[in-house]
Amino acid sequence: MKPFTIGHLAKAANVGVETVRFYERKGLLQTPERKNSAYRQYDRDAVDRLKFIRRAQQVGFTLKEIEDLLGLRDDPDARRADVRERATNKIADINAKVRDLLAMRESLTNLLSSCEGDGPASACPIITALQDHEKTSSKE
Amino acid sequence: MKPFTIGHLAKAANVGVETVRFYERKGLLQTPERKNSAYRQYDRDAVDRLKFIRRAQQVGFTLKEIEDLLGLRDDPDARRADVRERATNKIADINAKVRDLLAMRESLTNLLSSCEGDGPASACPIITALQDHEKTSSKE
DNA sequence: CTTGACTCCGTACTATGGTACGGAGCTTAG
DNA sequence: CTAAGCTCCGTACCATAGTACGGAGTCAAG
Repeated sequence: MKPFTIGHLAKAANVGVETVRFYERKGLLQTPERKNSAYRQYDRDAVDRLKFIRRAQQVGFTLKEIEDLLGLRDDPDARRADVRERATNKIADINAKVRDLLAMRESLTNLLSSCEGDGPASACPIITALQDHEKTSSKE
Repeated sequence: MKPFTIGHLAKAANVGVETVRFYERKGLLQTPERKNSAYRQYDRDAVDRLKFIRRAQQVGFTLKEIEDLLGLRDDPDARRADVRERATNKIADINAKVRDLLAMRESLTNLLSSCEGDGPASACPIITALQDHEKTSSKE
C-alpha cells in the first residue's frame, strides 16, 4: 500500500491541492510525515478525514467548527453526547438563518405588492419605502 | 439648514464614520462637495441615501446590488418594472438559500436521530456517516 | 489663540474559504 | 541521466462588509 501524494489525496476527496495545504495550515489536517521523501505521504485515514471535512461543510459547519468536531472524533474521552450537542446547535443556527431569510422575504414580498403599474423607478414604492421609514414587513 | 458633517450623517443613519467613507469608496455614496471647507458636507438627501443602503441590506441585497438599485433610483429612464425585477430576483435568491438550509437541516436531523445512547464520539454514527458515505439525507 | 474634538487620508487588518503564482526542489519513467 | 511532471514554500490575491490606525490638518468655542 503505497502512500498517497498530496495530488492523489486531493483527487480522492475531490478538492484542490492548494485546498489540502490550506486545511493543513488551518490545523484541520495534521502535517503528515515524509518517510525518506521530501513529499507529504498520506494514508487512507487522511482521505477519510478530508472527506469528513467536506461532508461536514455540506451540512453547514464552518471550518472552525469542523476542527472542533475532528477533535471530538480523535479524543477517546469525547462522548457521543458532545457530538449531538454540536449537531443540535447547528440545527439551531440553521433555524435562525431560515427565520432571518423568511423575514427578508416577507418584507420584499410586501414591498413588491405595493408596487403596481409603470412609472419612474425613483417614485417606486419599493424605493421610497426603503429610504423613508423603518417598517417594511409589519402591516399593523 | 447647516450641512451635516460626516459624523452627524453617520449618527443619523446609525452607522460608523468609517462605514460612510467605505461606502463612498465603493461608489454607493457620491463624494460630497466641500464648499469653503476641508470637510465633507452632506445634505438631507445623503441621509436618505444612507438609510436606503441600510434598509436594502436588511432585506438581503448586497452592496453591489444596492449600487444597482441606487442607479435605478437616480435614473429618470428607469421603470418600476426594473425595480420589481430586482426584488423578484432577490426573493428567488432567498428561496434558494432557504432550500439549501432546509436540506442541511434535514441531513443533520437524520444524523442526529441515528445517534442514540452514550459511547465514544469516535464511533458516533454522526461522525462515521460524515466520513464514510455520501448519503445523509435521503432515506430511500 | 489655544485646545480639544472632529475630520482628513491611505493603508492595514478582521473573518471566511479558499485560489493563484513563481521559482526551486524532488521523483520517476524512459 | 535527463526531462517531464509533481510538489515544495511563502506570499499575494479574490469576494464580502466592514473596522482600526496613526499622524496631520481643521474647526469652533472659550
